[in-house]
Amino acid sequence: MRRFRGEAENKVDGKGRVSIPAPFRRVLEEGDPDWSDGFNPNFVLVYGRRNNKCLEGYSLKSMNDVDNLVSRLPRYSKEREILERLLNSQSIYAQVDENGRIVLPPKLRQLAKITSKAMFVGMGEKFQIWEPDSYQEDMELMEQKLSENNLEEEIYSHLDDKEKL
Amino acid sequence: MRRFRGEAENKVDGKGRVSIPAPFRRVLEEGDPDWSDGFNPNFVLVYGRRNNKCLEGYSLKSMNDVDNLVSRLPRYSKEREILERLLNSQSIYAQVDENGRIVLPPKLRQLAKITSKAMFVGMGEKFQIWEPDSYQEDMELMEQKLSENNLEEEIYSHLDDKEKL
DNA sequence: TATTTTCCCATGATATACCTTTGGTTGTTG
DNA sequence: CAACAACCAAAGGTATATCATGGGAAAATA
Repeated sequence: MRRFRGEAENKVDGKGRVSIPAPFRRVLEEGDPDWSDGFNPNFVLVYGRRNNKCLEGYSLKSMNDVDNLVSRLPRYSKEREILERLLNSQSIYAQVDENGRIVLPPKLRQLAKITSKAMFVGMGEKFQIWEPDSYQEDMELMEQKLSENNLEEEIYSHLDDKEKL
Repeated sequence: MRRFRGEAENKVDGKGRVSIPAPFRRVLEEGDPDWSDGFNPNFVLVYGRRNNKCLEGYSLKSMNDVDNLVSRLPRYSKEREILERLLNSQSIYAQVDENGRIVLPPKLRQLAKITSKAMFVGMGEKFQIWEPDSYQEDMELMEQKLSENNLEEEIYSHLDDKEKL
């Protein structure tokens, strides 16, 4: 299964339209069970995460994976109700149009402070949409934290697989 | 599984096209599950590592191994989100063309300061792409550090496998 | 009717596919 | 053993397709 990779900064026009980066579209197509050549994939936009600083896009398949994890929690448990609220009420279906664009509703643009440009960021099984300056800030903050305590090696150590084999 | 071995310096033309050394192509073919004779392998280029001084190429299989390790971390955990950002946003899919070349996007060339030549360096499960002079510098610095403290023997001692047997 | 939203078409820039040339190595044949 | 043919890797050029983006008409909504 292909993953969301790379970054792309695209323009947002007066009508709120943005191009989804072409490589991301390929992933969305692959992740939509109903998609077939010549048609436009559906996907899910979540806007309640990361303190509303960015939006997150999921292919239908990967959103389904997340939903299934929630479904494993005990019905009516506090945790499940909260997660269901966060993931379901704070998300919408979106459809890519003929030209590979979507319309970002005004509400979502306001939340992420997106005006004339949007930064698309590949995160593997999902992607994020940021206001470009906020993204750069977030990235620099992360890199700073990693370098100042020499955490880079530590973070990669989570990938050490000796105990799992 | 074949590994990336050796060095090769190839020209980069105005469009950013470079030939992938033929032996490296054999490894990429072997590491692409969808590859079959007569077709061109896909692979992954990572540009966020080693302080952006070089690019790194992974076969789909070995990148997949890394991705799977990340997927074992709890979804939405801080560690996982950081790793996904580092590994996914700072990488792209690339495809070898009919003639055994790839195009290096301008952004990646700038990061690694690559202009007219590129040095390909085998690193086993991955390979690196350097601006030739930067590579020589990096290599000399490493060798110098090793020799001035007589660390060569020490570094090889890490390969001691007695505890594993 | 005024305003927003959806659909459709147009365009310039860029990236991809295709074809050609060059040089080196191998190996075949007279 | 020399000459030639066949092959393959690297590198260069041109044509075609795709992508991001802009604008306008039609449809829907208020």
